[in-house]
Amino acid sequence: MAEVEKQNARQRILDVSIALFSKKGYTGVGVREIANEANVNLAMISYYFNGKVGILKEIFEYFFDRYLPIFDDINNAALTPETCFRQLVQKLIQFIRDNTELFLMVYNELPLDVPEVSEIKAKRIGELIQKMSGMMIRFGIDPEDRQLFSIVGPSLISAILTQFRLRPVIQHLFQIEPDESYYQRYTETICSLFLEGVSGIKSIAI
Amino acid sequence: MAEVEKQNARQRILDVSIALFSKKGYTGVGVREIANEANVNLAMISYYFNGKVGILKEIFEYFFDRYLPIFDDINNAALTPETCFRQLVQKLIQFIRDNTELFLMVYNELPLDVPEVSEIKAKRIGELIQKMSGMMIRFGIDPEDRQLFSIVGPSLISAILTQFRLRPVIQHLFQIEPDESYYQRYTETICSLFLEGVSGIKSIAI
Amino acid sequence: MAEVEKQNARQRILDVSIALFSKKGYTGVGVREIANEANVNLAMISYYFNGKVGILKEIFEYFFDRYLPIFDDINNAALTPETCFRQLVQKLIQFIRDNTELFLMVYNELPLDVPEVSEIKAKRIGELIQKMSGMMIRFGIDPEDRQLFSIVGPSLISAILTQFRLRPVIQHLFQIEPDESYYQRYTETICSLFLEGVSGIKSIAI
Amino acid sequence: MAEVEKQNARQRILDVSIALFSKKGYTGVGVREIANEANVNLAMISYYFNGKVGILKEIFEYFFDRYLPIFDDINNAALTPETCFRQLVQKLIQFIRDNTELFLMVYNELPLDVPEVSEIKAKRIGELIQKMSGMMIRFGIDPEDRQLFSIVGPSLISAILTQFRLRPVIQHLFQIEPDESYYQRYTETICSLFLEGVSGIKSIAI
DNA sequence: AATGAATGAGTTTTCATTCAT
DNA sequence: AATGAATGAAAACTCATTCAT
Repeated sequence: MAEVEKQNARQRILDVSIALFSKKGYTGVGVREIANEANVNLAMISYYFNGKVGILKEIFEYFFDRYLPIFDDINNAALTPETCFRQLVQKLIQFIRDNTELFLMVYNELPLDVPEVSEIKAKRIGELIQKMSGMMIRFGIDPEDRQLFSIVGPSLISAILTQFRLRPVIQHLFQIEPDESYYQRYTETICSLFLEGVSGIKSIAI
Repeated sequence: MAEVEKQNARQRILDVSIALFSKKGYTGVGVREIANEANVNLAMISYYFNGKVGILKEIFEYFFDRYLPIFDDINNAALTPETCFRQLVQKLIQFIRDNTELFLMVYNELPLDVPEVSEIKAKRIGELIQKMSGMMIRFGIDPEDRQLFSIVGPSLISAILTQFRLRPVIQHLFQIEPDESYYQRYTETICSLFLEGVSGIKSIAI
Repeated sequence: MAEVEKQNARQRILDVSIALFSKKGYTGVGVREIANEANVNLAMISYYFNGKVGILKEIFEYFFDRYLPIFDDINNAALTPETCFRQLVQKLIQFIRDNTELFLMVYNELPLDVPEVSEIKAKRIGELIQKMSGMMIRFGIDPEDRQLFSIVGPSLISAILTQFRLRPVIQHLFQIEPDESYYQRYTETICSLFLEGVSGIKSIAI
Repeated sequence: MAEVEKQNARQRILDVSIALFSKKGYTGVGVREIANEANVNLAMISYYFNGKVGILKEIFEYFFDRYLPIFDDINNAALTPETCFRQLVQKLIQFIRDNTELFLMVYNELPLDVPEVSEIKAKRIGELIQKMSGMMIRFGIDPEDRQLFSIVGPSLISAILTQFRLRPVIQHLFQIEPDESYYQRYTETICSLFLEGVSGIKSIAI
């Protein structure tokens, strides 16, 4: 009845699920909890998604549908590899900022065994690797060097993500409150780290 | 009755739990499953651990008891920072190789909300940060620069871990079978990446 | 939209229900399943039949409306009892062939407890017995000999029906594919069995 | 606690299930109902039988384990076929009297589609047919005459069973109260019907 | 130390039905 | 006539835990 409530029920279930899954994990959340939080009748979950696992499937698809396009136009030949890289990092951070819970949830569920979604995961990660190989080449990394290939990309992602993953801990321990300038410097730090190594990073006492 | 079965039941429960938790997550595993796999009567779990969450607590303590000491003697002033760093990476990789499932499990459960263990997590992570600050300083990173501090360390860990986390996917997609030489090169790659950036990495077509 | 689809929805619901009930039993079929198979909106079932049990009622009435008349003119005094009997068996087999699923379904649901239809069942079975008593008398069976009366009639029906009831099993085990000549011989066999006993049956190796 | 309650819980579940299934059909009975009637905790059903369908499986096995042996020693060469037949009918009626609900239930569920038990059904019915072929031969029925073979046996069973199947209806309509002498005459009637046909039956006005 | 049985609250899923449009 | 959404109750099943032995 409240205005924010009145997106359709289906979407509310998805939103609530993402939030809860990211905090407690897929198996740690019950459908009752989802239905309550989403102000939706319990049976609607089966009605719309054919059960709890249907929500997970849909979230995965939804995620990759929005995530993969980020890697589509990162190989602008007119720009230096460094510039391309910086643009990519910027886009990634922006995407994660806009979809923090979604991203965390997918990242956390990715290695877990839920048979019904393993096919989706395999297919989409294959696509992702395909898209990344172009940029790798520009950095002189041979995609056939599979070990190297499988280190740099995932490392970048998880390096960026770590900050969001540990947000509660970090905020509590360091009293950091992220604002726009925080993320600007964050982007620079990540770029420096990957382009020049730790020694390239400029420390700024806050 | 079989010889290998006859480590004590308590340890078998822990081992099986670590394996299962790492694959399905803590909430995704039931005590019955654990008892079956460990060839132990169901009631023994409560008997030894006071319930399921007791296993989790014990695993966390067990993990940090072995993990934190790695960071104890990494500040040998007689060595260059680079050498220290390389030694640390080597130790970390060795530890993860020796305790892959344990490490993955802890890493995955870390950001999830299980109230009964949140205190343990907070305390132990505090200890970890304490230990890391020394090495940071030697690299010219001001521990008071909290953002930077909170990026580099976790990034390193997750960069290393990514390879293990995505093991099933990576093995399937790249047909990599890790052996001793694989991990040697793996160590070098990670070190180069963090010390000199992507451009420092030497590609080797396999 | 397809031509065969365009009998009215009401009839489609009935047809589909008979087919499903005969395979899974009344309680084993859900209204959703019926609605899907009949290409009808779920709510139409309540609209037309006042709920699931309404379908069952209607099917029972529909069945007896067509089944009972078979027994109306089986007492032609100009014919021998044997001829009358043979004619009856022929008619019954024909009816069952034409309405196999309907007959099986009713036969199976008959002894089951569905309170809402028990009245219908009692009333109609009473009518049936009434109609059968005439033929019995002609065979020298006293309708007052209630035990005998209650054996012969039902035995005949179930003897005939068994073949249809076990159709899947029989077809699988004996590789019998029923055609017109099959049913002709089938009729003769049943008649011989009831008129002369097992010894009267002429075996034909196939 | 009561004396009759104190057979073990497992058996009580089976007994209650048979009684309920025979009245309402397998799909018409809920596990809650079973648990209540058997004075057993709901979870015990999964504990002992792995779910509702496990009860059905066990009942089928239990039934055939006791039913099939009836057909083991019906081919005593020292006796006439008629005597053999009479003995068989007697045994069958006795078995059905002793296990009325069990028999009715199995008979009713036999043609219904419950995928989890279809294999059991096929296997056991195969065994039954095997056992019956001996007796058939003695009556001059060629087991290769598959149509005939598939009529006489099942007809006999269902002819006998009909009386039990329609017990409630028959009792209500005919005021028959079955006692020992009733079943004696019942046996004779069935035998006469199958050995000599309707005309061989001696009517007795009651 | 170990077991099998039992418990009760919890899980997900399905049910037949109803409603506003 | 017809629809898609919604409902609440009940379905089957699983959960972690406990207890008497």
